[in-house]
Amino acid sequence: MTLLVNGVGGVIVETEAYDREDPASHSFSGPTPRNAVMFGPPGRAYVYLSYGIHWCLNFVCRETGHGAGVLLRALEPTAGIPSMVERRRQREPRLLCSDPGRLGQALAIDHSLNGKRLDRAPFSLRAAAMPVSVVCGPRIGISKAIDHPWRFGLAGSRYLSRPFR
DNA sequence: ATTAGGATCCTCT
DNA sequence: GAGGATCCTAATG
Repeated sequence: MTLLVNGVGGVIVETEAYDREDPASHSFSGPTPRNAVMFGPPGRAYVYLSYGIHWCLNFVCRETGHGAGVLLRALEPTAGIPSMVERRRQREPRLLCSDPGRLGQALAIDHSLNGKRLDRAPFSLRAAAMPVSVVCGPRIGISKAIDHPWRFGLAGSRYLSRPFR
């Protein structure tokens, strides 16, 4: 899909899944103030601050109350590139949206978007015109459930945060 | 190509 | 009080 936030974004090329019975998931230990949105209705944004520095964007998935989400890890930038360059102070296309923190900065994600519907402004989502090939592998940067192959990438994309093996 | 350290702060125990 | 779904820079092999 193509994801835009206030007209800025691109093609989603990398994600990770997090589920309720998943020790690496924020929802693993049940609802808390931070993860409350994960337990709400699907189709909303779950935004959290990573390492005190980076705002990361997730899509809430599955049914209300389940506590699942998909972390957006990388986009191929296609829209609003000048805005991204300014926000990131970085012109190299591969360094604009390839990693969760970079993506958040390039799209100006912050806590004000937490809980917002993904089918309304400022979000815009458009499905790909044709089916695509997806590869999977272990998730990145976690210490539990490290063998679950729940990282997904667009096959052959040059905009992945890291290659798949 | 790989490693190490720092920045920075919220969340939950 | 500890630790994190990270990124950047600098130093080393």
